[in-house]
Amino acid sequence: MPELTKVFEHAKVDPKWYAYWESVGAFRADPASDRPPFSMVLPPPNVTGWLHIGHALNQTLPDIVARWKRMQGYDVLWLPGTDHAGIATQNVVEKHLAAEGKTRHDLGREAFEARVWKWVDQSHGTITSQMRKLGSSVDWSRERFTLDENLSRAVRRVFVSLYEDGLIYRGTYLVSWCPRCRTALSDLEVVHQETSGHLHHLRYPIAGGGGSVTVATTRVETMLGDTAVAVHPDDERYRDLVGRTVVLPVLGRELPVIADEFVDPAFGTGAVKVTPAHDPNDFEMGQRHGLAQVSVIGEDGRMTAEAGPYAGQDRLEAREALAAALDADGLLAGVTDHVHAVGHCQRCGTVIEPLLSTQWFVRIAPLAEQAIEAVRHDRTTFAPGNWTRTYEEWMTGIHDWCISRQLWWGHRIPAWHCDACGRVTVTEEAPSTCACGEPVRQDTDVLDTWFSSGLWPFSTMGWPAATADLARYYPTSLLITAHDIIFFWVARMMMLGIKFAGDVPFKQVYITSLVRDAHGRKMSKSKGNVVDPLELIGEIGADAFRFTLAALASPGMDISLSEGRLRGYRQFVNKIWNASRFVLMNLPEGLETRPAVRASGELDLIHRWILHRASEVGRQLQMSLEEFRFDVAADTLYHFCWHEYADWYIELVKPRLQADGAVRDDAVAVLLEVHDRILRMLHPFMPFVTEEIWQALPARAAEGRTPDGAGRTITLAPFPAPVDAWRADRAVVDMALLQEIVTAVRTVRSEWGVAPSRRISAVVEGGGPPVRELLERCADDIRRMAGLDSIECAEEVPRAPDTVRRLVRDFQLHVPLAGVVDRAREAARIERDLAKLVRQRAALQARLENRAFVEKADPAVVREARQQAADAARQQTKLEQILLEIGA
RNA sequence: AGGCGCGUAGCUCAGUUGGUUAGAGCGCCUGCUUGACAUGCAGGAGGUCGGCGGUUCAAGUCCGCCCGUGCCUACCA
Repeated sequence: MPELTKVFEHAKVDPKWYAYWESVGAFRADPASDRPPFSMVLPPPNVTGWLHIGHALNQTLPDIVARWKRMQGYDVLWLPGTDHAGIATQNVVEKHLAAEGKTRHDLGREAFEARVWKWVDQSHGTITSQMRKLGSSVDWSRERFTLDENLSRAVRRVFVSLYEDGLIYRGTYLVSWCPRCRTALSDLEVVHQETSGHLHHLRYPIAGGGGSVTVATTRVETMLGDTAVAVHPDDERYRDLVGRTVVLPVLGRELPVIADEFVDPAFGTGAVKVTPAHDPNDFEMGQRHGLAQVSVIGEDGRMTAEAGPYAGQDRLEAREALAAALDADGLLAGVTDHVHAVGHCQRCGTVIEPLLSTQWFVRIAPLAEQAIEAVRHDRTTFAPGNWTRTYEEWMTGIHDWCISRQLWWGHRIPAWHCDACGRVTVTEEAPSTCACGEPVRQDTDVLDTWFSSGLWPFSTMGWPAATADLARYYPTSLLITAHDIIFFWVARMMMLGIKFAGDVPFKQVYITSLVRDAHGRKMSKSKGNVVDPLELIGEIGADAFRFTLAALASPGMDISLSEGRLRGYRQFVNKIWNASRFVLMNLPEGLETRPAVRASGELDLIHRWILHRASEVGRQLQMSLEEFRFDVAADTLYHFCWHEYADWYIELVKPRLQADGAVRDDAVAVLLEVHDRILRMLHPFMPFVTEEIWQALPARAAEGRTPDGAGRTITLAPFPAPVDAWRADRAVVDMALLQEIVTAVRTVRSEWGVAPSRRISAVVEGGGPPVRELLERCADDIRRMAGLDSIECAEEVPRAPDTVRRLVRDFQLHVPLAGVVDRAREAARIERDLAKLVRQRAALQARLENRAFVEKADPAVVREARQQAADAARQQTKLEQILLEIGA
């Protein structure tokens, strides 16, 4: 047996086992297997750097499931990979360039792409190494990257197919534009923030004299692009104005006054300036009324030539300047404070500008319809269930999806333009010429990253080819991901999976919470409260880190990474380690095979009890994991391992291990059996420490064979199922009594400050045959646990003044403590117990005297209350008797 | 403006279909070099379950309102 340190050294142990698992192919899925399949895809992390704590959660939870299912005998595919993350990665690399004083334009597209690839290599290396440290049991042989050749082919196939179905179109519409990234964005990539701004009230003179109309705007600079003023058709105030024109200040353009139901007469002045090229509502109004679209802000966020004297100015500078100029001309009727939601670029934070732009779009409604239906018919279910509604609501009100990005990093759009005839050719492979015979050039745009991520569950399995993996593992069994990407990712996978892979991408979706810091604040680099998972793993080990995440992962509750919990679970791992050391140190020499356990009925109470409990815990674990109650599962294990197995069973088994013959054989057999089960139950949560110990334990040859048959691993050992033959309800009852007696003695010792070295004795008075029998059988155990010289039973114990008496259920425990007992203090103690009992009894009495309770409550509940009232009455009598006999 | 959460011990969180005396970890107090573990052992203190009202024999749990707090969705100039 190797020398075992007192403290578990995760840094030495963990890497060894991960390398071993990989080398024996423990995580490899096998489409040829006759075991049932269970499949998941890993939400591919962005190659923008390294994994953060949220990723750690979203790997730990599925890893627990993957390891659990694998141990249950499933052929598990957990497919890993990374996402090229178009805009995010491009931004990261651009930042690096900026630090060198360069822009991507200085490099040119090709050199820039090469530079990004270099970064991707590095980031990918970091991420995969983090995953190994975390213990993620993914099938590395199937690792994918969204820009892989086959995944890119899938992207082209899907694009062409949607185009041919009329579900992708190109057109000039108002899109959300980031002037810093210089690209269009989808609605989802625009983050709205409440901002306090100003509402400027502007006077537009009525053409031909007769006063002015006042309109209000938060974006004064857009007035230069106004092409109308609108009022509500029923608005009496402006009835005469409709059809006339007003004069746009600064530029002098005449604008028609139109009537449109969109206008809210109650808001502002009831008259609204219309800027079709810079506002989504105005755009639509423009369409309805055939208004001109005048773009006054360009792609760089500066005013265009259409802005006249303001051309070339930054949009925000122009806003100030224009407001001042209008004010000087007496055309600013007033400025009021106004809080509104301003869109910002999700990736760089720049204020989004709605711009008129030619882009590619996905006509989303027909796809969404199918995706909604699938969830309505439970082909895919969400857990926790309330996310179903979030999904449906978003899906129902969905807008077309702008998928083209003016970036250099991503899947190039498979469309070729002909300058000669203007034709656009959309095909998977580059055409040599246009149909008209002239040369073509490929569209310079790339696709939204989520377009390729949306194909992830099937593109990674080889689609569009009909592979064995697709046939076996698609649809996947489960997806675990955080709620912040339900729309971005889950929804898109649903739509595209149904459309192209012929079925929903996953049968179940478990939505996790977000991880916050110890005080519930969102982690962010600017706040400086981001926690690097590697740092934590370095401190407490992957096992403790994972266990903490699992224990804190209560559904619907964001996770606060509390130091106390982290430390507590590190200590738990150490507890397991030391319990294991104990087991290993107490095994007979040369024991290589785990011996069989005799029939439970033939064993001592403690063995029967722990076998029963171990079986029950397996059952509870099973139920918790099936409901994704990782927290409950972790709690169950923690309590069982520490407060039942270690605190009681191990303590009780110690003397038996020093004995001979059958006593020792039973002790060894049961201890090993239970310890082995504990390791296997813990393994999905703490893979490393459990493997380390399991490998050192005597084994059964058939368990945990590696695929090549040469070695063993707990990763492939069977997950403990409940054992009916171990059921021992009576042992549970007896053990509870034993524990109560022991605790009562310990409490007395503590209350009276009896030194641990001082041996004392105890006598039980009353209690009847069952108690007497238990005491006889377990006298040694009780003595040992309570630090007693002797424990005896008697019908009647002579009263002695220096004896402390405690009520345990309905019998009395007498503990003679010569020289320490103070009668007054003891009497006070009994009085406290008595008072409490009287309160309880009164409450029970009151309930039972309530006729409504007796008549309406469940008879079992009434019976129980009666029983309790009777017990309380008996106990009260006895306590009163004790008090009387103390006579203090 | 809608939607979804959350509010339980000093801190971070559990609490199953309503049913005795509301649990855990950390922290705190007392005592312990008990040969697996001081990252330990034993004992203990600490909660009017955010507030008000309702349903019920019975409410931390169900319903309504309010307060506080977080998130998501949304084209109000």
